[in-house]
Amino acid sequence: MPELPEVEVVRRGLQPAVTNAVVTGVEVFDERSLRRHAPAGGAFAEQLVGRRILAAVRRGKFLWLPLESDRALVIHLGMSGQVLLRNPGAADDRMLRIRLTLEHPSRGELWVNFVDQRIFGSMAVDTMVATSDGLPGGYSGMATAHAVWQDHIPGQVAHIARDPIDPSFSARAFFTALAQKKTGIKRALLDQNLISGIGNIYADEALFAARIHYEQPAASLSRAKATTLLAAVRTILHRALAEGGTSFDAQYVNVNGQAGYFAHSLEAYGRQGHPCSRCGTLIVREQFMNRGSHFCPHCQRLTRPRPGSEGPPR
DNA sequence: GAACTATCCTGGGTGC
DNA sequence: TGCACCCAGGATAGTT
Repeated sequence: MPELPEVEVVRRGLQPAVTNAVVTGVEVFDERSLRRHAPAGGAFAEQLVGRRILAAVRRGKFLWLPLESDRALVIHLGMSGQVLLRNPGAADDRMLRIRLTLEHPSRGELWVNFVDQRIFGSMAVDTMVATSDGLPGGYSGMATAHAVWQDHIPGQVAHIARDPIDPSFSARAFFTALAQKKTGIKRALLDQNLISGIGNIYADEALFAARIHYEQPAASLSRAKATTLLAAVRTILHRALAEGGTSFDAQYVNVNGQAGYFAHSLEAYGRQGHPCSRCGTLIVREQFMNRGSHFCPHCQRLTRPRPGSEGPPR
């Protein structure tokens, strides 16, 4: 399931291939993959053909390609989306939903195939808006030359919080928001308006690393515990990124169709019935938010705040 | 307004 | 072998 590390791997693969390339063709094989495209802004293909792509940018699980206009091609992989680079004439990938044909100044013609089994992902062309804080809209890997697109963000992504490996991410703002959440900590981690890029897998892994029960009320965490959790989130995301992301099956691959290796490093997710690496207690899987939650019932205990100790982290 | 739930969607796995 | 059913989960609209 593509979460932040998997999307970043895709972004890194796309960047050299699409930057400065011009879109010369668009083929939509399944209109459902345009669910997030607002037709009022114009037909999908019409807004792309003839436009030059300026970069590949990511915030959380959203990826976008700023165009030489006031718009961007927004890509969300959903659960099973893949962006694959192919040579023109290559056999169609299974579940191919959309194909872009690009002309790159040095690489020549190239196909960008959007493949999606479950059609939870999408492509859309959206208008760019200025970021509310004036800071870069997302991570592009380009720290130097300032361009207009850098402090802009697609309108449909503007409500998404910054992700924890974004240099502009504010830990203080995150702790403050957490302290006001009456919900469980895992639900808070999955709330993309609070902190982005974390999905079910990395939420379980971070909570395991920080020894926090998934239903622990977010507001009950001390500042020290919240700091530990944020550090665990960052460590796990960086490790997953270094290992090319998490692949269980063919549902996640990079732009060249290669799988990541982080699935071998998982300590909690998908390990129900296996012993905890710390204490040997069997990892448990419980139903949570229409999905699974994996944890060690010994290391990750639900604790009640002591009288007088509850309240926002200080 | 916040918290929570249902819905979208389909290939693969399992059981009969 | 073939069929029916269940499972996975990100984003968001709808409900409480």
